[in-house]
Amino acid sequence: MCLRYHHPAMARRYDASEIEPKWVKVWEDEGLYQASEDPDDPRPRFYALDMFPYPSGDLHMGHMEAFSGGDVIARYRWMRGDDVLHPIGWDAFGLPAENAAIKRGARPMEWTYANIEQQAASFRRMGMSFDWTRRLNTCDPEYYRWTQWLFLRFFERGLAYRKESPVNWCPNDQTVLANEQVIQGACERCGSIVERRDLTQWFFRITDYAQRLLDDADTLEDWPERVLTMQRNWIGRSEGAEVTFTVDETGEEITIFTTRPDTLWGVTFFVFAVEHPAVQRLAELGGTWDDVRPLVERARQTSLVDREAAASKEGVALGVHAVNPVNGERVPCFVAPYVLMEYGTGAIMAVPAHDQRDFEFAREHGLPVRVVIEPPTGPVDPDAMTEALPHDGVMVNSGPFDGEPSPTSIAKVTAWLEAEGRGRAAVNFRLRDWLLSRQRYWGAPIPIVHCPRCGEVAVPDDQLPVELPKDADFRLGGESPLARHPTWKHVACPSCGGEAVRDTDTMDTFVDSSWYFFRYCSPGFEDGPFRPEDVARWMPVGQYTGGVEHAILHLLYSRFFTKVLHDMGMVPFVEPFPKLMNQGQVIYDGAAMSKSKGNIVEPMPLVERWGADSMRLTMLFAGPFEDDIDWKLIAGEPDRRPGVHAWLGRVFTAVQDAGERGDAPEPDALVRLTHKTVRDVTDDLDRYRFNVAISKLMVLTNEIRSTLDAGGGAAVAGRTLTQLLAPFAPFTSEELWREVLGEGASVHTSTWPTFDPSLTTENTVTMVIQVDGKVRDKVEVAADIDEAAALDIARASERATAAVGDRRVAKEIVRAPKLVNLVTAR
RNA sequence: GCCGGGGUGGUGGAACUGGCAGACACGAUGGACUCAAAAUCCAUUGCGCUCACGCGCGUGCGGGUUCGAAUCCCGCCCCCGGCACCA
Repeated sequence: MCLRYHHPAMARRYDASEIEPKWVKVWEDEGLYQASEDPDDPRPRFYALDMFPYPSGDLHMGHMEAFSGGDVIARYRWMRGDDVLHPIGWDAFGLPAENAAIKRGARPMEWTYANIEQQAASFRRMGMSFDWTRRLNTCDPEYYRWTQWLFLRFFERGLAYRKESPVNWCPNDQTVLANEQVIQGACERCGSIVERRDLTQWFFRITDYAQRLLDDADTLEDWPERVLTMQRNWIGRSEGAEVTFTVDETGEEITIFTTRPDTLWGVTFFVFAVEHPAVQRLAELGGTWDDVRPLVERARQTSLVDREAAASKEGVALGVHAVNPVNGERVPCFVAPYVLMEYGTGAIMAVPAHDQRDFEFAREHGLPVRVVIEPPTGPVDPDAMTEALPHDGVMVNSGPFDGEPSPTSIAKVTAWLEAEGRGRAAVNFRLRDWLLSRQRYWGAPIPIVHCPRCGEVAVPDDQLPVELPKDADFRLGGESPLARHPTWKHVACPSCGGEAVRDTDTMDTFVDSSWYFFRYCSPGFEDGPFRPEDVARWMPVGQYTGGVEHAILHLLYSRFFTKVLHDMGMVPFVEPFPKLMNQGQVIYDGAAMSKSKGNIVEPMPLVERWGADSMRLTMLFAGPFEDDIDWKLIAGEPDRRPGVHAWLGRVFTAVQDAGERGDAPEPDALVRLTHKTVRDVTDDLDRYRFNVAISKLMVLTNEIRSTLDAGGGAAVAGRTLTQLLAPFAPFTSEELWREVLGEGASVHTSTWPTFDPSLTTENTVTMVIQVDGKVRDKVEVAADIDEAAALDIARASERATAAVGDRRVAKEIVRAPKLVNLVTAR
């Protein structure tokens, strides 16, 4: 029986370990994937960008998934005739290198480069179509020279500045963190509870770009909805008004921000954040400092956002009063942790009738509640209220605005405040400036010299890079490694030549990764971070692929950098990544892979055992690219042969046998299926539906195998299958293309197959005959029959007639040749 | 609580604008080959009733629109992700 399929003398069995390493070398020798340097190259350009890896060890499953998807896209674009830029590099600075060095005694640099080489070797083994000539590492002085250069441009424009402020301090990593790196009050890296410290630190003025970051998000062509939502939430724009109250006892003006100026007449008290600079002075004046002081001191010791305290409704009266500018009322002032110094102005007007937090505070402290927005259900007794009232209603107890309905009340009150000079429309953002300095060793040094006479002085461009000392003592404790180095920081002031010291902080690694995609366009460029013409030629990126964990941090920062570079006239666009794709996570048995759970599956041993092609296909076929993959469910034990490996084996024999059979003189069913498959796989690839595309290739494989006896069309089907397979299984397809089909050049530089639309439809189709919408019969009909013929066939159907029974057919819906629905009278 | 995404067989998932639900796989069961196993090949596989032809039910739940709904509308439930005293 098997002889039907096999020609024992000819058939070669599929053996990944025999074919894969061979092609790695051939492709590299042939320089297959190098992007053109020629500005006049007529081909369309496509920049396929993958989020560059952090070299923490060998590649893990997450890398496999992400880079497999990115590689399919790059290879597909090559075959479609594009000039493709598909680079690779390493995000090589960062804490883990330093921590590993502390633990094992190796230098951060050695640890980092060893890991990079291991990952590079694994990428090669995977057959990734990278342009290795453009490779970069952010920890190379050649690279961080330009990170520093960019910092100085930001510094010149006032976008990099130093200030003292309360900051997030990770006691474990011994460094400050950006707001974005604090998750639920804990360090994003190590999970330690973050402490609050008052320190002088460097910031990027990203808040200047808040509105543009928000507005331009709407112009992005194709980003996952959840990522856009996260960015919008993070930026956190709210519209409202600023209103200035006056402290009755001192006459000083205190401005507050509110989104509900229409509730100004309902203010019954006023609250300061614990950290507000006026608190101590006002408490001393009001004679309440002894009561207030414990709150203030506790806040200094706990984390920046003390959630527990904020959640409580504790608070202390200050003994002073605020005067409401809209009605001259005098209300008591409090200090309470539920008001945050970080948002708005650090002081609020309290309207207990219409704000739940104010309501709870009022009840706790026996303060009056005054309803100023009457709900549609009628008057409300403030004493009977159990929660704050919703927003809808009509203004009452509000002087000139009584009777004003809620949809227009905010705008009217705001306009009135401006006209009266008592307040103004205002917008508030949740976004804070980006704290970029770190008290650690393994990062790009901040290129600033502190001079007792000249202040903060930029290191001149021609003295960049400010290199890291190789002999640092980077162990934890005490001062940071650069600060404690005996000689490194001592330097002459570039301005006056006097004795000065370098800034001893390094930059957050997110600074490095905010511009690496520009550098890929001009590797080795000596006169700037990139050559503007190269960036204009390649960018914006055609497709950006990477993990959703960067939804806020990396993607927001990169967008910010791009806008600044745009304002500097260095890039012609404002968004670097119009199209973003997030791969799903690879989990195991319902849980994230982790050392502590002991459920980590190492990919490279599986690649050695079953092949890189099987590894890629297993992931890409498992489901939509953006969905999580549970490795236990789709692959099970490492010894279990992957289903896709068996399929590749069948492809291997099918293409061999098909080649033997030659082509039919007339296009037959197999040829038609081949054309249809080209159409469908092309469409699926354009929409990144890899799992569906692969299933279509499986169908074609099955069809080739089951029709081999019938002859005809097999050769073109086998050849086309080989090409369509190329983006997904680069090794297997190459082996078939060159060794079995005898083509001279690589399948990966072959032209993507086209299809003849007249051959993508069948001669006959299955027509469905329904009665009242239920399927009652199916009939094979000619694909080109008209409505009348379709109806005749439906009427002739015995099954349909039986289903109609003795009822009258009142209406016939005909969608020839697909469907006829006989509708009976009711 | 607010925002975003989702809920389809035993499992992963298909079903382009409303038109044959379950493609393609995995798993399972039976069979062929084998001393045996692996590999390979063949068959069956949504649930229920039926010897069978068939019939009924079926895309989280309840309604609605339509000749016809996984798909559109209304109201719920549940799961995942993000944000959260943000004034």
